[in-house]
Amino acid sequence: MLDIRLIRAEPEKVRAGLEKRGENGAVVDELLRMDEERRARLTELENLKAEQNRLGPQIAQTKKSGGDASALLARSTEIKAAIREREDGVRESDAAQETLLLKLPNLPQQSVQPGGEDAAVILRPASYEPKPFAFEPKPHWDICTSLGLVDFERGSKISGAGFVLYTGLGARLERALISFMLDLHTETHGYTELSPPFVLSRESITASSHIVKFAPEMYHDSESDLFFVPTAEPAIVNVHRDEILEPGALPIKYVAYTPCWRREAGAAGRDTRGLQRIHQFDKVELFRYAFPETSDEALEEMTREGCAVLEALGLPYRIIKIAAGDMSFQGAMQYDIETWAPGTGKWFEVSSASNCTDFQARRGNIRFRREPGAKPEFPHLLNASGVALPRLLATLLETHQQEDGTVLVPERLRPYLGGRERLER
RNA sequence: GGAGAGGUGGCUGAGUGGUCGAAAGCGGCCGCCUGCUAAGCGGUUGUAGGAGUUUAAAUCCCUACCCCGGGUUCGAAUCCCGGCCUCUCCGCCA
Repeated sequence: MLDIRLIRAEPEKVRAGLEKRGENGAVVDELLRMDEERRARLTELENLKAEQNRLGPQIAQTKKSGGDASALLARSTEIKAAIREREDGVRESDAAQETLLLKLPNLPQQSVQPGGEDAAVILRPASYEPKPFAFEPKPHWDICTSLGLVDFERGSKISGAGFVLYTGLGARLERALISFMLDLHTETHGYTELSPPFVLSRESITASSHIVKFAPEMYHDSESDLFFVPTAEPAIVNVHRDEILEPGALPIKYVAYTPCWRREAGAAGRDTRGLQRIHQFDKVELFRYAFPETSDEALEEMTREGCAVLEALGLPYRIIKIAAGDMSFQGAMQYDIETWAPGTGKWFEVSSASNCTDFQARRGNIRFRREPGAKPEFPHLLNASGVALPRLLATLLETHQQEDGTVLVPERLRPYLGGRERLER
């Protein structure tokens, strides 16, 4: 959520930021107008309350000393009615403003280029160029089937299209990758591991602002009004909701594995072959609560930490700097990491790293103190996949497949697969 | 799922209709004292919104907040209703 005071103080800056994302900047004027009216109403109401508060002790004293309080009581009754009336007005103003503010995405940072998907900038590290194959590499769905790693048909039988059943070594490979990544991030990158609930309350999903744009994507249990996590991010945002973090607490680094459920409402039929886009997938998520002044660095680090997974597994990747109009709702700056799937012949997005600045912190009322007694400030919240699994598993199989149909296991992963050097039937 | 108890400031914990933003203690901060990893003494100590002042900040002023939301009342931490959460017992269960 954007700060109404920022909008008040620097409307042009906000307007420019929104327009950079391709949003209509005119909302700024509407907000300013609404805000002015809201404050006028609020002041009027508060003045009435002040008078009523002054009347209270007078009435008590008059009554105690046996005097006639009827005039005071009459006035107080009058004020009571006036307060009731104006309270509705203020409530209305508050709600209208909040509704509008909730719909506004975060402002892009200075360094983010304007434009949409076409304006993405590709940063390609030379040492991780895709390697040529001496034979025709197979797509992962063929490898999965021939090695018995994934049973696509039975997955659909159990839960419908877009759900998969990992079997045997496939299930173990999934588990191995999760463990490997969690260990890497906790032991090498200094993250604290969390295992949060996989369903979230409406309150939580609102604080993380996923409710706004993500709602149609989320599976939802209407009986208990709980949402299946679409990513661990909203769960971790809410860990410190409504808290003031004490001096020394920052930076906080959390890593969590969760399954992720997405209806993929708008994307049915697109890139659905194999493991590219499924309704339930596993993901290891990196998350940081950072000092505002160092959050840019933190984003760079987190992106590198995502890449470290791919490097350790010998997978080619590239980093995409996302343009303003293509960023996630809460992001102010975003990198995507893509890894090459030689069999499918495509780059797969396996990570998205965002600096959400103070956008989520404000919404979730998460603050920190620099020094004991210092004024609370909003930390910057960042998230990065580290990384998403089914696509990782897919590119791993496609990249390390051999001409004989087996798949070579990267050395770093072998301890997690009982020492296996090779996946074979 | 059934029965009971309870949710007060960073923590412990008093407070059952007005003088309560809330006693007391602990902790924190500031100062004094003291030569010893301490104790003592004094003071201070929440958050948010708004108005106004100001170059700006601080101070000052108003409002709100004693789990959340309604209600009763001239007036609610205190009474009533609903919700959420915690604890205990029973039931059920991985």
